[in-house]
Amino acid sequence: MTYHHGALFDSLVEAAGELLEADGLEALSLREVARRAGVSTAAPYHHFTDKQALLVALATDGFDDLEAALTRATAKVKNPRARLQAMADGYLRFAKQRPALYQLMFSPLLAGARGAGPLFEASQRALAVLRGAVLTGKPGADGVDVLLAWALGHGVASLVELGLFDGPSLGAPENVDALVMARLVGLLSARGGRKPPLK
Amino acid sequence: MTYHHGALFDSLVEAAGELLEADGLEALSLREVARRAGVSTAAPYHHFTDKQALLVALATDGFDDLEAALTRATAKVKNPRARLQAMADGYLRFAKQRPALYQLMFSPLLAGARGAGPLFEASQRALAVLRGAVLTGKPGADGVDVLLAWALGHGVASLVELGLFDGPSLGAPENVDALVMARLVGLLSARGGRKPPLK
DNA sequence: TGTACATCAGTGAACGCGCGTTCACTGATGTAC
DNA sequence: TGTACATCAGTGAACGCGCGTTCACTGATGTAC
Repeated sequence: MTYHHGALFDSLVEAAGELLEADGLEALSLREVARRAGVSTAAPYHHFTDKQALLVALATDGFDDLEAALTRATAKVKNPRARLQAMADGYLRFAKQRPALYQLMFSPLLAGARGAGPLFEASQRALAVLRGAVLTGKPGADGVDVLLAWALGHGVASLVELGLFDGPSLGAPENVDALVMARLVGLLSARGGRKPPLK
Repeated sequence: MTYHHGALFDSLVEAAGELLEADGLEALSLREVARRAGVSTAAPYHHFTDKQALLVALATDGFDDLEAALTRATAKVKNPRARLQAMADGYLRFAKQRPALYQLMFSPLLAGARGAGPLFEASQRALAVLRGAVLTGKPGADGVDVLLAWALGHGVASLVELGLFDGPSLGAPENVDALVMARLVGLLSARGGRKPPLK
């Protein structure tokens, strides 16, 4: 171990990511991140102005990862409806694999950093992938459909993580989340161009 | 002010609710709740085993209020589709009027208390109102539709609160949230019984 | 190639803080007789 | 109706804790000449 670490910025973000999934967002402290990175508790301040800046960097990486995951999930899928489905699956898979990171990405703790800067841009890039799949998923789709799909994905991911999709509450089988997303895909796909029948 | 307060339990929950909306969930401390209730910092421990118990009581009240709000919003609406729409409006209105309470109700902080007990029961009662509107909203609706509606409402409420529905991200106008929910109502209503056309 | 020196990224100790919770206590309430 | 006493719901002081952040510092790096 040298006196000068050399790549402490990245090491801190990485350590933070590990602690985040291990102990949860509430328990994440800058001091413990420093400890895990093997560095004094003051060292992070040479790379981040404060704790929130670290969280922002971590969430930014998270959105980059989400973008990559969504891109990967849909890359080879040509059929529009199947691509929508692949996107939905990819989104939920990401949220389930890294629940604490996902929670951070959408945490009120990041208020203020969300409107502009790297975090904003990374989130826009991820959203753009989703938008692409929805808009090309069906002619006639618009921005409202994009937001609907995003909100549903986010809602399902959140409720599943809270355990609110479990249990006999609705007599529903396992993997209800997948059923819900599949139904969305069905609804969106069925709608193409045509107006819904009048009452 | 008497030595014996008399109704400290309720006063504490009320004080907590006020502080919650004023300062946010992160800033809510048991000590400050006691201060606002005009009582020593040790007093709450005669009524709650610990801080989480207070949060649970507060969230339970929140679900009761949500149940009441949803019931009120849909009570006089006979037309199934209009009732769905009224339910969606009522849900979003609740989340917007008391954002911090809504956040608490769906916070990971309550993990462990969600599976059973008063909090569980209150949340089930609120969900039952929503379920009723969805199931009777259209013949052919099932539990998956219920969860879909709930998840979408929750997702929209969450993203709106985070400011993620603002801005020119999608070139969408104001009140995008209402547009999204209206589209859901249209999609659900259009679906009744019939299967979506095959690809 | 060697040396002086500015710059940078670490250290370790300390600051003040507010928190959740516990403790021994005391004043008020209400019940038994 | 009056009194003894158990119970209950408060008080105030203190505990230990980990946190975010700052400070003066020092060792390492790299550049100018």
